[in-house]
Amino acid sequence: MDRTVTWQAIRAEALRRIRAGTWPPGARIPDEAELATELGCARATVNRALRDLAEAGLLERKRKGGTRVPVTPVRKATFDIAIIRQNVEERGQRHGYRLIDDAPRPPPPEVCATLDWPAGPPMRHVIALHLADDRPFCLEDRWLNPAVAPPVQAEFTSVSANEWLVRNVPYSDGTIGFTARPADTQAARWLDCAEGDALLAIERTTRTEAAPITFVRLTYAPGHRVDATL
Amino acid sequence: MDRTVTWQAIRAEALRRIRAGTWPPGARIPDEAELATELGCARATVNRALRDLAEAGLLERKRKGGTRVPVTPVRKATFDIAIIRQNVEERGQRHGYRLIDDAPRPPPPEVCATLDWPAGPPMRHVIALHLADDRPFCLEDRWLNPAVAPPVQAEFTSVSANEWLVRNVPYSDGTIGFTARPADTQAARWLDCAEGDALLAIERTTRTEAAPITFVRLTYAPGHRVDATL
DNA sequence: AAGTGGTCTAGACCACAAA
DNA sequence: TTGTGGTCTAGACCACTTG
Repeated sequence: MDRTVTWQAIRAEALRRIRAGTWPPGARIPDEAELATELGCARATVNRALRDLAEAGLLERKRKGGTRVPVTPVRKATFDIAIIRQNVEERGQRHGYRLIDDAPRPPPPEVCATLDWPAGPPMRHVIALHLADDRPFCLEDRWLNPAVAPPVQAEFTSVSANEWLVRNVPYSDGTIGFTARPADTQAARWLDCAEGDALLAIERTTRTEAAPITFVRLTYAPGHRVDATL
Repeated sequence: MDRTVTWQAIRAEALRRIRAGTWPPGARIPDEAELATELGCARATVNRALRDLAEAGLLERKRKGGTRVPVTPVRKATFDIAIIRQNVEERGQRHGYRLIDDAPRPPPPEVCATLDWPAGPPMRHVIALHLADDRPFCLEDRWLNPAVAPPVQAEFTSVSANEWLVRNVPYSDGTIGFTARPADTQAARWLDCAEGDALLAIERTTRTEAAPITFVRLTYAPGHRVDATL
């Protein structure tokens, strides 16, 4: 009376063989049908397990080419993108928020280029500070398509643009990247550090098919760390 | 003559309904069996589609509780972790490598704590520079368990510790995090920048079940950007 | 031309969590 | 207790790629 074999068990066994060198780097491993027979389960179960390992970068699969252990694996790491208030509260701190500036301005060239926004017309430029237990946490510097978030509907005085967008224009596509930047005058002032201090910044671009939504740079207070999982 | 309905098509349709507000934030969506009937496919196909959206953070699923559109979705972003040489070559540049230092030293307390390494015995401390088209790209500052990579077997003079580990101790577990740091004297010297310049750093811890393998800080030259995808 | 992974189906049973 | 997602199975056909 065999217990059912789960795909997680198959994945664990495959991972064990990879780590043990039973399936060395560069080698082709048995095909799904063969493994299914050997391990006593359906091919679909093997497929699920190997597909999962392939998504993590631990295997490479190609039709007809079979499944191989990559010589130089490219692992995937993931991190969560929540609203800032959630980030703060997850740390067990109280989230505070303060709107610093909100005005229409023509965006700088690099923002225009990133968002496919013409050089002339203004966007809505919003600057706000997020606090954790009354200490500066993160400076939000955002350029918004005014058609998406008109000032009348979205004030950003008590709810941040970050949160307003997630609730009202959710599930859009975009890009995200990490950089380190020296604190400029404004960042130094609001994040309570010296000009030139090394700050971690996350830049996001968000858009729908038709139109750009927003470009935002989140500059974190000194020492901030963003963790990812493998 | 119905064409077969693919799980990608189901996912696209579900995403459309989420974005269109057909399934508004907070709402519970029809169960799998119902959707399968409505969309003309097997329940397994619906399951695959909705599971995929749930992994991306666009749906929340619970047994008996059904599937819901989260009010404040926590999206997942992923980025690739390749060896540094690959990173450089992907940018169309030539990778260069230079070993700066390699000596046994007792690690500083924070490294001991991260790796569960006792305070007394030395680890192998390796410092190396990676170049892109002969310009500084990234400084590798690494603490290694000497039992895992003994100097006799792994010289690191022409192959970086980064690459040696991926090839010889692959597929291990660990943590990874981003920070911004001011350039110290050493970083400034090798990365060709001024002391105090803001530099992006990636810190990784790697271990097997039994023993720590390595702690490494990769400090990138000024302006470096790490991109992730949603 | 043929081998291998990708996926769909229909049915079944199970595990978890809500009522 | 019961509804819902999680998963397994056996069989089938298809799509991509390599030989």
